[in-house]
Amino acid sequence: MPKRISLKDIAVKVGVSTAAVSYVLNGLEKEKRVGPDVVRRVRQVAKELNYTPNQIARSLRKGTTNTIGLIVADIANPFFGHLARIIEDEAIRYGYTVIFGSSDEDCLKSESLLETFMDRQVDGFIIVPSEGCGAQIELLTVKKVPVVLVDRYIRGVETNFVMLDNYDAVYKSVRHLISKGYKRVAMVAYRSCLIHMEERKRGYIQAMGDCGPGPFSYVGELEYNFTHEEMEGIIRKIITEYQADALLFATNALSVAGLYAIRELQVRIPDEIAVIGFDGSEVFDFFDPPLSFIRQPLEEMGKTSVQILLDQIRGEAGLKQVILKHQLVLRESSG
Amino acid sequence: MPKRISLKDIAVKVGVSTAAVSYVLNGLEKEKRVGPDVVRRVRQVAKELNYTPNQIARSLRKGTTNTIGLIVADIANPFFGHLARIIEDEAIRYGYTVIFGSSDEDCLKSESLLETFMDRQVDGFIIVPSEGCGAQIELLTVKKVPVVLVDRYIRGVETNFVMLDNYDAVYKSVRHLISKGYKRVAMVAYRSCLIHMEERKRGYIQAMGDCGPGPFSYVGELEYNFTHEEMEGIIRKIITEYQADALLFATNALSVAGLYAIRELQVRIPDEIAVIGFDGSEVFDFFDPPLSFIRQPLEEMGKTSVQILLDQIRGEAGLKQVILKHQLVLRESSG
DNA sequence: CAAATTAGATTAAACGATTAAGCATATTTT
DNA sequence: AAAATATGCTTAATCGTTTAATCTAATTTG
Repeated sequence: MPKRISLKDIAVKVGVSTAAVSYVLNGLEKEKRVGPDVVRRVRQVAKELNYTPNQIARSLRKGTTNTIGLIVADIANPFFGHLARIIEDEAIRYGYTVIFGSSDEDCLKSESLLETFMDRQVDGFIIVPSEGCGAQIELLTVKKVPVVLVDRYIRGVETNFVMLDNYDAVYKSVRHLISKGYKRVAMVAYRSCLIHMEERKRGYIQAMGDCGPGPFSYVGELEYNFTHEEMEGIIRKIITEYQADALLFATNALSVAGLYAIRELQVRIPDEIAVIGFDGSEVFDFFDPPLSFIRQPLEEMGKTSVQILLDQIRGEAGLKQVILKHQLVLRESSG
Repeated sequence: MPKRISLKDIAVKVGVSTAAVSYVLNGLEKEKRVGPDVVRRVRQVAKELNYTPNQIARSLRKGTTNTIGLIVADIANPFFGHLARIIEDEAIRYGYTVIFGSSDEDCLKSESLLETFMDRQVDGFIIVPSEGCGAQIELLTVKKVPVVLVDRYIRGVETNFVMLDNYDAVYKSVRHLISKGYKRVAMVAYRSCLIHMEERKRGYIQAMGDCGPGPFSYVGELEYNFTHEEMEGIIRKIITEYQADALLFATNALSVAGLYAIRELQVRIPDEIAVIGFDGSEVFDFFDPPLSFIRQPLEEMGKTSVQILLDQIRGEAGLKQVILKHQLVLRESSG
């Protein structure tokens, strides 16, 4: 295994100290007064030997790794995959590398990932927080580790975050359905106390109260690891028992599973029930009929979270809490 | 910013050298003869101070980082996202962390990622190689850096790899269509010399030759960054000009875009044209009609590639080249 | 011309771990 | 009792950088 070229190799070949080499390669030749001749030769030899610095050594010395830890719920979920991609690109633009992990909405996994990443001295975190991980996040902020939460934040924990106007998004979507003449709008959501989910439910309840023609409202709730049968049970209940004429799903995954159940029950969209989903996907264009959905500005969400994180890493003080606007994309499924 | 606890802190508190502490915490107390009393106190203080080793320092000293570099085409693509997730889980099981990057099938980006990861001293790579990056991969193997290619390999470069039986998968799928009575089967693929794509095309051509009722065959080819218009042009050509009665897509992304075009042209599946896609997705279940597709054993692919990589990292010598079997999942779209 | 400044380098400590080698003291062996 | 071995630790080098502190010789200044 041919050894990597080190600063010392260059120093020896040029006949100077490693300090001089380091100065030159870090562009400090003026400030540190390295002679033009040495500068030239160092540069040349470095290129000849194809030198690139050992980032591990540099990290140890400087105490910074140029690495950010990304924790999402599941990288296989296209929503998070896409978000990860945007974050990756933005991070690379600034010379950062991303190490990632999936928490599965599981507080213990999330903690384990945090510890692993901390031991690897990441410079900061972008986290999609799971339920009950408030203490972990709090601990990070106490340790002054730069953190940005994305997609959701944790009540009572003062952190930077970037998220959607969830309440408003759902409120307006329900209002839209009602304005279209639908009267019994139901919702399917996760049984979760995470802020994004609660805000979505709150938006629904409020809209039904403000604009609904009657006192109807129903939110079917599922666990994160719900089964097809459970979803089918809820859909069946919504349609037959509650006789809903419109339905709003609280996430992408719920939309997918819910539509599957609706299809199995042979209920026609939007004639028998109108549907609006959360989070778009080009794939939804192929549903018959195409699905109306609430679009999140993913690009902005990812870029903003990286920007805020880098600002924090550079030492900026104040909290930054950003709420982004949704966009309601109307297709045939909502009549 | 409260400083991290180091070995030295423990050493000072217990009143011994850092060497002793290191031995204890690495379980070498027997071998290195550390007294039971010191062992006890070191353990206790370590727990008290909540010590975890600085992996950067350890990496520098040991020359290994317990990190693997993962390069996929695009983490936002569910196929790669899912693969990444499997690799992540398997890596974590063995104490490894994953840093990832997306190449966009672009050789230059891929090279830049490789260099970045090399500078970070990853212990090995799992790579979905792009076109024309043979030299890069070759260079890695020359440097004895452990590498496993996945999804595709590079002709002429002797590496470990894990991939699908692409030829066989397409051959059997086409044969299936023909046995169902379809006569003019067409294919849509990428214009790529990458082995997986070529094998898929070869399987198609061969099957049409062996089993086809006539001398017909047509492969429509697109660039990776194809537009909707280009796809529509090809679909239109296949249907009107070549009057195909069945169609096979070579990847997931092509299936999605192709089905979109078919829908826009108001061609009925499978009455006017039968369709088989590549790579499943639960989402395809919702297509009307549900899509038949060639399923890749993603789980096995991810796990195997990690296993092989770790074997290589541990110093195993021989080349490992694994070809996994596909599964043809039949739904309504293929008649 | 002596003193002060500047230019152009070097030295060596530091980051936080690992680990080969060494050094007392105590115990066992011949 | 001398030699050999065991026990329980410490010392110090090392990994590859960065960077504060020095040091020497040349140049400028008064």
